[in-house]
Amino acid sequence: MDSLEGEEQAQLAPPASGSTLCPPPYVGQPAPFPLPELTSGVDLGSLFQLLQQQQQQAAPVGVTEGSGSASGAGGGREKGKGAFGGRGKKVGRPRFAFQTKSPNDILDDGYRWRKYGQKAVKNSAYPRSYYRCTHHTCNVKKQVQRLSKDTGIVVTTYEGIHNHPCEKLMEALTPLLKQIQFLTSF
DNA sequence: CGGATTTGACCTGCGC
DNA sequence: GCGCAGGTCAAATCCG
Repeated sequence: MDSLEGEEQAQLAPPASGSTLCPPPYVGQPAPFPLPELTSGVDLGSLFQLLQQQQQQAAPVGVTEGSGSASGAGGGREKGKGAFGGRGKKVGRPRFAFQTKSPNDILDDGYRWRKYGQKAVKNSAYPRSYYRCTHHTCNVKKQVQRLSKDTGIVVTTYEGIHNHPCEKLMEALTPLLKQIQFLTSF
């Protein structure tokens, strides 16, 4: 239901330079947090990393995530406890919400995501997609939903913090690191 | 053949 | 207590 109204509050770091705060057209109801509007040209990978750093510095554990709320739903399914069920508890998982203006639902943020669900949501003509980071030790999830009011805007909600480096970033940095190592070996 | 996606079923929490 | 809405699982399917 009104999952984001009230207790559950996504944490939102200050917008990076260049992005602008915009009114909260959040799934047909007012969002309890400001959403920055980004354009498709924004480097989401670095922006997200910046947000992570700020989040880690600024926020003590357990800021978000009321004990029982939106993300507390689901998680059931005794049957399928094996893969994911061990950690039914979600403690203090920060959430970041972005609005992006893009024709694509999928944003290339540098991480690899596997889709695990899609659901039609109320007050929206478009379904919400659920993704999970494919990294084995990483439990980060994200939800992607296009606004029915403005179909050009995609709302992406990240939940959790990656505990591994961004693959694309590492890919890009590896040759540089090797060069640095080579040069510093003299 | 392995990994990613699709999709229907199931579970839980909340409001009435 | 019931029904609704949201979130997740897992089998089936698709694709490189």
